[in-house]
Amino acid sequence: MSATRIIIADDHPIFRSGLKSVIEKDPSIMIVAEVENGREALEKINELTPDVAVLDLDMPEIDGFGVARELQRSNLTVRVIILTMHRDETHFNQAIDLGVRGYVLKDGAASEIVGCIKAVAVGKDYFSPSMSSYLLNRSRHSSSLGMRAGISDLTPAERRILFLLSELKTSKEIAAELGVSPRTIENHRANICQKLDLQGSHALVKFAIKNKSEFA
Amino acid sequence: MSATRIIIADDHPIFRSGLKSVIEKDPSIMIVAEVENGREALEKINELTPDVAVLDLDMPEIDGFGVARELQRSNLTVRVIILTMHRDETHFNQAIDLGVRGYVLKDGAASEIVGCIKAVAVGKDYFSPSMSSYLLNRSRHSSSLGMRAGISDLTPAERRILFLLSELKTSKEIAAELGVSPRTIENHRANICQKLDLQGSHALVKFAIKNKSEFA
DNA sequence: ATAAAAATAGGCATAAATACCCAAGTAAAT
DNA sequence: ATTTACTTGGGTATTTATGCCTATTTTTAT
Repeated sequence: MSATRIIIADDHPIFRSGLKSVIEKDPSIMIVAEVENGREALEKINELTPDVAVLDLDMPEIDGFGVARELQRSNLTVRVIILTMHRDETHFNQAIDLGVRGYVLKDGAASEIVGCIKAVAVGKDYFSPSMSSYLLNRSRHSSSLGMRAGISDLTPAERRILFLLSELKTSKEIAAELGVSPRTIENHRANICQKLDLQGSHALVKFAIKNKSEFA
Repeated sequence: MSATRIIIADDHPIFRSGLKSVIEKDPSIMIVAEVENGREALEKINELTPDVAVLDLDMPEIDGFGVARELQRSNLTVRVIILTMHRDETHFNQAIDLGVRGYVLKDGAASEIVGCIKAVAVGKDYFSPSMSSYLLNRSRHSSSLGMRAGISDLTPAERRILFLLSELKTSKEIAAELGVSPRTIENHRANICQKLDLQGSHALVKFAIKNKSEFA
């Protein structure tokens, strides 16, 4: 059996060379290209049709999600692995929704990414152990009756306000920035609180700060 | 001239092996140890007395700052380089205050860390270009007459309250936790606001969140 | 075309944070 | 011993955020 042909996309040169040296120890995997942004990744994938693409999420020009989205639309058969620092549920869920076959945390053992590539190459899925609990949440999410809302249930305006709140702006400031009445902002805040089941003093600001990374 | 002897401390295996492969290309540098937490770093530095220590900031057990602090207290001559993702002024300033000789961002070019090690080895300082603007701020800071008060001017009680505020607790909650009257907390807050020249809605909470890392 | 969802705005109440003021007891410094 | 700094507590007022309503306009979907 011939080696698995993969492409690596990550904008950190040092990390990339670490990844390379770790992967190259395994003779069953062959790195056919190494790029530092999403645009180059798409170009090389089109040109070289690798079996697997290992993508960072935070990349210039087009991020890992953007690449995965493009690949999903195309009729290419490349399997996508996300290799990232983001351990939060939102990023993970978004990745799954984009059809990725692997999700590995950057701070994991070196052997983990190699194991993931091998698994994905033979058609299996592979997710970092610390992410597996989110898989449970996903299935429960759609099946349970309680179905408490999440950030994804917010409207665009609500999300914009949540973002501005995470920057510690007041309703008045946000209203001025968006050119609407402060009362509008306050109503949006109230609606968000209801949707997210938040209550208590400054609960929304607290939420905005804690979950900043999920909508920034 | 003999090679520069260095130790590397970083908890990300893949990144560490990238760093290793990049550095090993330069024959004038020799990696004498490679560890994955601060405690091990201190042990190995004591044992092997390397010329330079390349430290990540986010590490288990003892972080990079903790290691730098210990080294500053000791009579060891090892020169410290911080290699981190944190590009904010607070982390940078804290590093400088701990006497580090180099501060390099992880997302920089691979050659940057090598250049930094070489510079520091011969007694020079080396800071990532994007950090250099903060150096200007520092010198202006200490020379200006205005000399507005900082966190260091706060009393123990005030600092404790600031810390609890950064965890988004209300005055009432803090009062309950410390077993005093809510009015006491409110007065402390007012005093802190005056000392730090803070004004406006929830200014103190905003400050507490933004500067959390400085007193956490 | 009609129904549903989203964005807009207001009234009214309570809780919390800021912004001033003042004072008493304690601890540390000299 | 006396000043100084710190901690503690209170009074009062304003601004901001939450909680719970109603209501109009605009956009979206079917």
